[in-house]
Formats: sequence, C-alpha cells, structure tokens
Amino acid sequence: MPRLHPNIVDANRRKIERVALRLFCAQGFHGTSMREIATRSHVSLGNIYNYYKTKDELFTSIVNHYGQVMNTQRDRLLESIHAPFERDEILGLASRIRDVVYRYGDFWLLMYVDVTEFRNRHFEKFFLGLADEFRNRFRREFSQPQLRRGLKGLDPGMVFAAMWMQFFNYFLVERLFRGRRHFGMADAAVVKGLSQMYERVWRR
Amino acid sequence: MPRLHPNIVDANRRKIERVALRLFCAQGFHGTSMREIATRSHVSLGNIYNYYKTKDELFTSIVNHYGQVMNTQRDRLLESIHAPFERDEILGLASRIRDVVYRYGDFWLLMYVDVTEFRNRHFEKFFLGLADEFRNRFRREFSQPQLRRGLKGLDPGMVFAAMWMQFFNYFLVERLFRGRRHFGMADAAVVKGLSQMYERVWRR
DNA sequence: TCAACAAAAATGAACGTTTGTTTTTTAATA
DNA sequence: TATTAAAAAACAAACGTTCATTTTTGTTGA
Repeated sequence: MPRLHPNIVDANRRKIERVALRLFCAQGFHGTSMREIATRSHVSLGNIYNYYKTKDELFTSIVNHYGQVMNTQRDRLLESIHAPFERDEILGLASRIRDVVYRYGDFWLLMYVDVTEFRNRHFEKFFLGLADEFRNRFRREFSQPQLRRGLKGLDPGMVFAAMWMQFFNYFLVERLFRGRRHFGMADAAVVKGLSQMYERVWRR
Repeated sequence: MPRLHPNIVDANRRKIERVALRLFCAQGFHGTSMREIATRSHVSLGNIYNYYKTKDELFTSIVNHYGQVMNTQRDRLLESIHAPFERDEILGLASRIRDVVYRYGDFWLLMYVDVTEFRNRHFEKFFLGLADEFRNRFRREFSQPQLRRGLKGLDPGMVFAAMWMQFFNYFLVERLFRGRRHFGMADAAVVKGLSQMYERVWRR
C-alpha cells in the first residue's frame, strides 16, 4: 500500500505553511486566496485540501507550529540570563530580542492578523502570565539583597517585564511599522541608553 | 436643482465610516464586505458608491478622518504636560494615555489592519519623527539643569519617548490583546510602579 | 527482474456563493 | 419637471471547497 513517507508529508506541510505565513502577513487572512497559496507553493489547489481540511485549519496549524518555535526561543533567551539587571546582560537581552523580532518578524505580524481578523482567538494565550513566569524563573535573582535595597520597594518582576516589553515593542515598531528611528536615534544608541536607564533604576 | 445639504452629506459619511471602522477592526479589510457595511449602516449598497468611489477610498477616508482626531488628541495631551518628569505628571500622562487607548481603541486596531493588509501604507507617517517632536516641544523642560544633572548624560528625549511608548504599549496590550493583567498586577499598581521607576531614573 | 496491480496523492475543472463595482430603476425634492 | 439621491438589480470575477480524473508509487506474483 503506497503511502507518502512521513518526512515527505512534513516537508510538504512546511512548504505550504511557509508560503501561507508570508502571504497571510502581507495581505491578511481574508486577503489571501487558497489559489495564491497553491500557486506560490507549487502545490495544486486540490492537493492542499489533502493536508488541511479548511483554510482556517491551515491558519491554526501555522500558529501552533510557529508558536512552539517562539516558545522555544523565549525559553532559550531567558535561560541565557543570569543577572537580569546588570547592564551587560540588559544589553544582551536587547540584542537577543532584536534578533528574535527580525528573524521571526512574520510571526508577530501573524499576531496582528489574529487580532484584527479573529479577535485574537489563537494568540490570547501568549500574553497570559508572562510577568509571573519572569517572577518564577528569576525568583532567586529578584530577591538578592543588593537589588532589593536599590529598588526601594519597586517590584523587580514589574521592572523586568517593563524592560522586556520595552525592547520588544521598540524593535517591533522599527521592524513592522517601518518607524525608522522612531526614537530619533540609531538602534545602538537606543539600546545603550535604555540599558543605562534600567540599570540606574536600582544602581547609582 | 436639488442637492443634499453639506451637513447631511457629512452626517451620512460619518454614519457609513463609523460602521465600516467597527467592521474593519473586527474582521479586517478583506474580511468585511461592502454589503455588510451597507446593511449595518442602513445605506443601500449602491448608494455607498455615491459617497466613495471604491472600498479602498472608504478605508483611506476613515484613516484620514480619525488620524486628524488622534493628532488633536495627542496635541492636547502634550499641551497638558509642563513638567514631563515629575511623578504626578507621569501619573497624569499614564491616565490620559489610558483614556485615549480605551476610547479610541478601534483606531489603533485599524493601524494593525493597515500593517497586515496594506503594508502600513496609510499609517507609516504616524511614527515618523515622534521623538523629535517631543524634543522640540519640551526643549525648555528638557534643558533644566536639575534634570540634566540627574539624568547624567541620558538623553531626556529618549527617556520621555520610552515612557510614552511604554504606557501606550501597556494599555494597547491590555485592551487589544486581552492580555488581562499581563504584568501580573492591576493597572493602577503598574501605573504607580512605572511612574516611580521613571522618576527614579533622574531623581533620588 | 519486471510488468501488473491497487491504493494513495496530485491535479485541475466544476460548483455554488460571494465579492466589488456598474447599471438601471425608483423616489425625493427645489 | 429637472436633477439628484437612494435603492435595487445585474455583472463579471474571484472565492472556498468538492469531485472526477490522472499520475505516482510501493507491493506482488510470475
């Protein structure tokens, strides 16, 4: 009984999803036709329906697949941090976030597609409990006496979340909104400045 | 020669655009049909084309109209600030940004629609020169000796832009991404914490 | 070793809707 | 009644999906 080798099935799905992701991000879900996905991925229109029951299922599959990739990236990023409030590590955090935003820019665009065409149905989970995960992961680092003294009552989890979101948002605006230099200075200067700023919140 | 009174024409346009804005935000540009806009605004399909040549023109008209409203809001917001780095004014800034995000949430969603379906064609201008406008408007405030001493070389324009974007981004995530309490604490606590943080950047 | 076979995969035409827009018809008004 | 506004009907194109058909492919029997 002839059956496609699982590796080939996976490869075909990846090929379709890669093309579909690009198109969904550039022209939205409803603005992208199955015909265009078929043509550009060199898979016949009918055959796509052997891999996905509906267009919605194709979208969901992309979100889930890339969602796993992004979770892995986030974990790796967090694991590389050992002193979350030292200037050098803040610089490193910024640089890694920049990488993630620029390398996986399409994924973040897909998030906007989800917000505007699906009321954030698929992506809601990505924001839930973000700060709490920070607090959990850096419990030890956040409770160091020197840091707590410097923060003078400021919640370290909140400060870290602020830092994290700030860098993400900065690069997302630069990348996705073409807000070239929206801080009025080069990326490197912004990163340097913000790193100084966040270090100064607790250290003088 | 009977001709509609300009006020009535304007009222009709507003009626159409209000409905279209809501629909574009909830299901995207391509996901919204002219028929649905017609039905919900109680204007016949054919008649909409007496007001707008094409669907694209309707979209553009909405962006321009609400863009003016948002620019006015931003100007009023900035005019209310006299000491940009005092804790009380930072709290006020946060509260006003919150208002703008919650009252005009649809407008920001439209920005995401524009990014994902028009490559940010209509909204690009909204980010250009943002920080430079801050620097211009607060030239006097930013050059106060006490502040400059406290900032120790940090660019006040950058710090203010960071603050501005931070509050906007925080409330946008809360409002549009349903990231309920994504900092792991209530809005009021976040605002209080961030205000303390930004004051502490320059004042001890 | 290799044609014959059966099952799966791939294809593209076809289907019924829905789309944006245009054209035609009707209603309203100075 | 002349002119515009509003409504309704009509149009071609495009949509997501289905389906009949062809091609491919691993196995089998000689």
